[in-house]
Amino acid sequence: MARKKVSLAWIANDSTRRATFKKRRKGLMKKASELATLCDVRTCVVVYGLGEAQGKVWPSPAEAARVLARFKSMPEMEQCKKMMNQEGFLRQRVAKAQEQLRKQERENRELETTLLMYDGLNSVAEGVGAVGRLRDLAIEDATSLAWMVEMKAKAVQERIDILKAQMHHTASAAATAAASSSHAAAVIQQHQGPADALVAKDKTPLEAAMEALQRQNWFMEVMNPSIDNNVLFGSVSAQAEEMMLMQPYIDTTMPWLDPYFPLN
Amino acid sequence: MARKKVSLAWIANDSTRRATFKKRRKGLMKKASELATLCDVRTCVVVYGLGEAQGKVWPSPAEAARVLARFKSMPEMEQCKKMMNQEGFLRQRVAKAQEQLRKQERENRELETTLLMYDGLNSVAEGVGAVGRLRDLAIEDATSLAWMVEMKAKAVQERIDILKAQMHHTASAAATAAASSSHAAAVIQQHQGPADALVAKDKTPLEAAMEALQRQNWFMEVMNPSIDNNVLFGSVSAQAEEMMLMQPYIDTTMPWLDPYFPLN
DNA sequence: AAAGCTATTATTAGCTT
DNA sequence: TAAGCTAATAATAGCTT
Repeated sequence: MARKKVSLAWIANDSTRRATFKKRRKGLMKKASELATLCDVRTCVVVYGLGEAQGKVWPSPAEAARVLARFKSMPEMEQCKKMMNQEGFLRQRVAKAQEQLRKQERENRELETTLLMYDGLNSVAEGVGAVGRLRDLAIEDATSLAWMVEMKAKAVQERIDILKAQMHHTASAAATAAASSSHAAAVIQQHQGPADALVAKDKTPLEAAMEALQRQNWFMEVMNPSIDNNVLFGSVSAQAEEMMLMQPYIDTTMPWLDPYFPLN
Repeated sequence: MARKKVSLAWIANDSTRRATFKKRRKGLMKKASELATLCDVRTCVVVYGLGEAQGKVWPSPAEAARVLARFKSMPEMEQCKKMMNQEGFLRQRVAKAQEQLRKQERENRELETTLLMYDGLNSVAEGVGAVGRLRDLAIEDATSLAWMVEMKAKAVQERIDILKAQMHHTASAAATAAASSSHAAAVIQQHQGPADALVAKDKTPLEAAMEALQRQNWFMEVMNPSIDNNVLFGSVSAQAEEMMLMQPYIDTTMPWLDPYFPLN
């Protein structure tokens, strides 16, 4: 654990292995000692090493024997439940590494998708056909993008609903209520007039949201989804599976991801 | 080992102790596993914990029993030699801490003395009576200062001797030889003329060195004494002992530390 | 209680002496 | 070979969830 990340495998070099052995056995014994002191538990450690005729034991051979005897007196099944052997450790290690990998991949995916969304929004803002930019996307990226935009749109819609409800419940002027309700509400009101304009029926919620997003960056503050997206983000190999996964997103909710859907 | 340095004592708080126990037992087992993998040695660890009816063992109860049996088959004396118990650990720990303390105290002493020396030199340079400044020194500080100045003076004298020998062995001009012999030599030559002037018999080597030091700071580069000074720097309690320790420094080598010795 | 996070402390790999 | 030194990695104490 120093100067270089050590790979957990047998150390081939003789003197290096000897040095590591001495250092680490000492460290192990110290850890056992600390555990016993801090938690007042019965512990023993025995290490036989590198051609030594006899091992080193902690805290004493007699205590170790007592501890061991106590353990051996348990039924075999009970022993196995708590037993942690080399294989168990490796399995645990692999599982943990895989979990970390999944986590990282998910995060990367999310960041990439965010970038995609910004790019798409810029296209619209610059008058460039969004279809042209989006056409080159891999199907997985498109799916992720669709998912993310939908989530953002949903968040915006929810905010709008809350805002509407608040305005209807307030007897005084709508503008005053909206301005004082929250930061996000204030921003919307400032740039787009009364919130009712956002939900006019000639625009879908998504379209309204996209327009709003084009003008500002405050939407990242609106929400932090943290929804489990294992299925959506898992890599897909077969075309059939792709279509099945895509189905609910393309056909029912997001027609604008269809290349033939008229965006402009 | 985090957020706060933990004191190695039994943890009174129940939930804290339980949490620490679980974390540290896991860590201990991992260390044992790594030791076995890295060095291919036979090892076993058993920990009984916190009201659990049975302990956790690594790598397996059977192996642990074998390892333990092997250990118990040794003669008692041999076992004890390699045995590391709680007391042994604590002794080791205390010894190490004391060693570090001694080291640190020595270093502090050296730094303080260096400051004293600078101060004394400045007094001389400013025309203030050095005796006035030095009179307030504790006897221990005076001793340290005397020792340090003597060491520095010796270093300077040795350099001068080397330089002299080189000059005498060179047939060409002494100045040329001195200038090319070393950095320190070059500095001396530049500021004081031919090195012979330094050892003129009307100045003691110490006086000559002090004068040189007053003009420059290069002397720290001359040498790194690293001489064992346990005796000199140890705190002294009895007056008689003090005098005995001081004797060789005040009476034979360093008359200038005597308050009645005429420095100016 | 258990699992997860990170600011800190502890351990140690590769060197140097 | 062994002992000591750092720059790095690993473990984990005190929190939060």
